[in-house]
Amino acid sequence: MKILIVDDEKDILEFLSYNLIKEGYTVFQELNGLAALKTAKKVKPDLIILDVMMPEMDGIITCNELRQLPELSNTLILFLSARSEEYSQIAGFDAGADDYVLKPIKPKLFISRVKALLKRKSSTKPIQKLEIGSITIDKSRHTLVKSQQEIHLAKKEFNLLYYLMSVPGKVFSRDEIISEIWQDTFVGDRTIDVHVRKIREKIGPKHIKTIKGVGYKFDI
Amino acid sequence: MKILIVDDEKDILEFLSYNLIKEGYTVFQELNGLAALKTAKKVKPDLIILDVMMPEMDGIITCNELRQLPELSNTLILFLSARSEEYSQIAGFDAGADDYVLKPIKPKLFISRVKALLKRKSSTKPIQKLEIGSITIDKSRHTLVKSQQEIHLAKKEFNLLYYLMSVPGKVFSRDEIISEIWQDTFVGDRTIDVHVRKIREKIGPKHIKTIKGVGYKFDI
DNA sequence: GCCTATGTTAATGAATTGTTAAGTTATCAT
DNA sequence: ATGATAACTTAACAATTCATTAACATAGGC
Repeated sequence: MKILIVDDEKDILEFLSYNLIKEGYTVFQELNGLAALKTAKKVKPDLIILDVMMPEMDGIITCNELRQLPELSNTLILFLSARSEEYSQIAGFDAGADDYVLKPIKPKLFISRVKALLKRKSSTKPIQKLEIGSITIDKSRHTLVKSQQEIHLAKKEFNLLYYLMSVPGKVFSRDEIISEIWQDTFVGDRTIDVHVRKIREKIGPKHIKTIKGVGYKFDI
Repeated sequence: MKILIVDDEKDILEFLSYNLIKEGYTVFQELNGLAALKTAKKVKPDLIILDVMMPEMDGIITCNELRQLPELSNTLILFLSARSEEYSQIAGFDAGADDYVLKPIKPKLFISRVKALLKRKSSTKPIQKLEIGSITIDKSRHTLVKSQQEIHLAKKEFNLLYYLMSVPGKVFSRDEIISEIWQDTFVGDRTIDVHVRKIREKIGPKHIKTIKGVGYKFDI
């Protein structure tokens, strides 16, 4: 479990890190929102702990930015704030926070909150890993493994294959696929085919089957 | 209708079983999540009733695991929880629950909830899979299996056969067939015959019978 | 045996999907 | 910022599969 802590006060960074590392978490630190964004993109932490009060880019703005990143859809955000900053309670949850801890921080309470958050995450979010035949696809890691070989898929390719694999054997119509992968942006007729072609190129031609006039399906 | 009840308290198992059996359901019982998974795989129940609070593998985790099993995609899940466990309301639906009942359980209310759930299931999910004799046809997968052998049918052939198989033994007139498969596009006299011929070529000649002057029917 | 309904076959062309390359946009490291 | 690289989309064209038709053959009821 990876945790990123963002606070402009080094003391607090150290204090929290010490307690979290003791619990076995992998901890990353950043002193400001901008650096936090970069690091978050890179390491994809399970939890980000954000101080509300920071110079320049405060916690709430940072949180908003973080929530824009699709690769962090699985990441929890916990706010730290001084007891006085009342309004941030509301603003924080508005910005997409998952929990809230008030300073001064009591280590035991804090750790139990973190644990509860992460536990809730692992139990409420479905396991995003599908193993079908020799192929394993893992959404949280964005990896595709076929017979011990890791294969790189671009984002659209990955999402498309994951969608088809989510119900192996089921035929997905082109309309279903478009509304899932492209939501409401309109794309040309051949776009799906091109992506399918690229996936077939990478995982072999026999897994994605075309049912003419009906759609595509994933089979072992 | 098969129902699997999972609760670590034997009293509740007995109590619920008694009431459900009285209504004519076939009931299976398990005392913990792991056993429930096994049983669910085996019996493929229509409904699983899960207690949220259970030692080791709680209802929510069990639910998550159950939702990974493709063979249970058609199974409903109903949670039981004590009134106090507030957060599970949210977590439960997140995990893929279909309904929620609070303890203490009132038999009449409970039975009516179960009935409503199962009714909703049978009315909203049309059965897309027909098994007749050695032949299985599955609309969502667009597959036809005859004695373990998958046979490819083109769209029109598939729709025609599916239509005939929807009521085995019933004779469908040519008019009925045309209005079902071709809606309001007009086609020539021999079109149906050609499709029937192709289907017979693929599944053997004896399943689709011609009733001269009346129509066609599917028989084992 | 005749007449009509149905079966068979192969050819046509329409519809759908596959392929490729090129243009555009996004992303990343320097 | 800048250029390099990868990702995404599009459009034109090729290939494939399907559906339909028409012409002729066969069968069943009267």
